[in-house]
Amino acid sequence: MSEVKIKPEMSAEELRVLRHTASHVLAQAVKKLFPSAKLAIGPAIDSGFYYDFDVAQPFTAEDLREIEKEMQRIIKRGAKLERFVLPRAEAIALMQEQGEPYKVELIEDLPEGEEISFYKMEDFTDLCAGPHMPSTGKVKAVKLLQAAGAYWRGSEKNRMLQRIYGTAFDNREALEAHLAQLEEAKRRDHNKLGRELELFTTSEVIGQGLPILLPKGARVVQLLQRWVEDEEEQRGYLLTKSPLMAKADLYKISGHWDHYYEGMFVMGDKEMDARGEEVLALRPMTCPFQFQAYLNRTRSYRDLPLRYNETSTLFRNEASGEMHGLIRVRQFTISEGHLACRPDQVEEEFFGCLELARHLLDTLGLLEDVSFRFSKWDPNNREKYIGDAADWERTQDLMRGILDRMGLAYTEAEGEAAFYGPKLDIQMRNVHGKEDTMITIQIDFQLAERFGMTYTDSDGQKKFPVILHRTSVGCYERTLALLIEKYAGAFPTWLAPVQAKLLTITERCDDWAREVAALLKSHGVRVELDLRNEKIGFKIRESQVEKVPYMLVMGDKEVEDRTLAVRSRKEGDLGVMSPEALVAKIVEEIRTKAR
RNA sequence: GCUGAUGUAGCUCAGGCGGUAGAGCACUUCCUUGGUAAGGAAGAGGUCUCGGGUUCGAGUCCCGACAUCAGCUCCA
Repeated sequence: MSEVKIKPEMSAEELRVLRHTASHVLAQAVKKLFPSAKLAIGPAIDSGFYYDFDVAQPFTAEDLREIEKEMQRIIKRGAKLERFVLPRAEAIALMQEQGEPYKVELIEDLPEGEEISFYKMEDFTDLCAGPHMPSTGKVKAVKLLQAAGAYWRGSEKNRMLQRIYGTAFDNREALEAHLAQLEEAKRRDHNKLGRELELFTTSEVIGQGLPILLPKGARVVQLLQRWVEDEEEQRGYLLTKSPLMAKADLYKISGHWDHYYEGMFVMGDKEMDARGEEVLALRPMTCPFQFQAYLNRTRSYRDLPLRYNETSTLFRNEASGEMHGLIRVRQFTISEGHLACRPDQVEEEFFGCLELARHLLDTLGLLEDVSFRFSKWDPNNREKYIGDAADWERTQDLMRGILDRMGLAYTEAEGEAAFYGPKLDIQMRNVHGKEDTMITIQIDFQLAERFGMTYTDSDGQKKFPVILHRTSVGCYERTLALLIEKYAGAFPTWLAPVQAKLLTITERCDDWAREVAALLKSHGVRVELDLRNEKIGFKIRESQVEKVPYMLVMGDKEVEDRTLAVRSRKEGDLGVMSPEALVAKIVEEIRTKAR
C-alpha cells in the first residue's frame, strides 16, 4: 500500500528543503536545551526529517514536547539562514572548537576538493551542504513524532545515537492532514486489523515470530496456495514435497553452513558436528532440498528446462527485534521454485517467472503498488558471497541485459544479492511506508556445480545447468499481511473468508435461512449463518463494517415472508433477490476473481 | 541483537503517597422486539505476563526473563 499523497502547497523539492531546514531548527533547539548533545546528521526524508544526537540520556516524551516548544520559538523569531564556506582545515577547526566530533569525522571523509559549507542561524552553526529556506520562519507547521535509537552511520558496530523524527509543512492544514493519515495507517495496519478480524494471533508460550493463523486467516492462505499451485502447474511446474530439515552435510555443500549459520535453527552445534555426531538443521531455504530431486537421475539437455515448485515452509532464526506481525516471522510458507535450464534458455525462463509473478500480483490487485529492484552483490564485502568477482560481474551483466530487454523499470541496489547470485526483487511498501521484498527471481551459476548437478548436452558433454531461484507470490504470511492493508480487511469476494453473512430477523425465517445457506455452500460460497434473530442494523455494523462482501437479511414483511434482502459491500443495497440469482452472482465473482 | 516504551477481564482502558481489583463494549440466561448501533433483569469472566527480591502486606517499589510496539541493524 503506497502512502496517499498529501497536497502541500509547495513542490516536493521545496518541501524537502523546508524539512531540512526544520531539522536544523530541531538541532538548534536540542543544543539550547541539552548543550552537551553532540550533533550527527539530520536529513529530510520522504515523510519528514530526523536528526541524530549523541546524548547521555535518551530523550523522553517530555523532552520532545519541550524541544518542540523551543522549535516553535525559533521559528517565530524567523532567523535568517546564512551560508558560508570554509577551507577543510578551518572547517575542522571550527567543528572541533564547537565540540562536534561527528561533524569532524564527516568533514574528514569528504572527498578532496569538495566545497565545505556551513549554515548559520542566530548563534547556531551547522555543517551542511544545503540548500535551505532563507528563514526559519518559512517552517509554518512542525511536529516531533518520536525518538528512537539509531546507529552512527548505520552500522551496528558503531555507537548508538538518539534519533528524533519529525515532520514539517508550510501550512497547518497539511500537517493536520498528514497526522490524520498516520492515524488511518494505524487503523489499516495488518498487525492490528488482522488480529481484530481474527485472521491471526500470537501466543507468548509459542514465541515471537511464530503467529497462529486462525480459521479465517488460514482459509485465505489456503485459497491463495491452491490458486498459486494451479497457476504454476499450468505453466509446466512439477510439484515436489521435501523434508523440513536435513543434516549439516547438506548445508555444507550449499554454503549455508558457512554463510547462513546464524540464520538457521540448528539442533546441535558446530562442536557436535566436529565430533562427528549427527546435527540436523531446519531448512532456511528450499534450494538444496529440491536439487536432490534433480539429482535423482541423469539429465539430458532435452529435459531442460526443468521447473520445480514447492509450497515450502522455511525457518529462519531472525534476531529478536526484527520480527513484526505477519511481515517478518521465524517460520513461513512460501511458493518456492527452482528452474534448471540451459544457458540459451535463461532469458525465456526468467521472463516466464516474471510473467507469473506479475499475473499473480495483478490478480491480487497489488501490481500497481510494487517496485522492482535489481539486487547486486557488494564487491567490498566478499566474505558474504561465494564465487569470484568475474562470475558475479558476468551474471549481473546477464541479468541487467534481460531486465533492459524486457523494458522493466527498476532500481539497482548494491549488497542486496543472495550469497550465491544476483536477484530481481519485487518490493512492496506496507501501510507505514516501510518496504519489504515480496517476490524474488534469482540467477545462480554456482550451486549446480557445488551439488554436482549436470546434464548431457547435445554434444555429449556433461554441463552444469543455470539455476533460477524464484518465488511466485512470495511468502503467504507476508502476502496476507499486505492484502489486509491493501483492502483494509475487506478482501475481494474470491478471497474473503466469509463471502456472505446471513442474518434472520425472526425465528420464523430460520429454517429457510438454513436452506439458503446450504444452497450457497453447495456452490462453494462461504457463508456464515447468524440465527440470533436480533435487531439487524446492529449486526450489519458489527460484522466488521463492510468487511463481508454480501450481507443477507431473511424475511421481508413488506414483500412476502420468504424473501432475501441483499446488501453488497461494493454495490450497496440490491433489494430482494432470489437465492439462485445471488448464487449466480457470487459464483461469477469468484470465478473471475473480480476485485 | 541495539535504544526506548508498554504488558490489569475477549477488546478498549481506570486503578494519586504499597493495604489482596473496577468501567464501557463483548459474552451467558431470561423478558420485550418483524428492521438499520432498542430496552430491561440477572449472571459469568482476572493466580493484575512470568519468576525472584524488599515489606507485616506488592497490580503498585527493585531485579531478571518472556511477549508486544516504534526506530536502528538485518531480511522473504
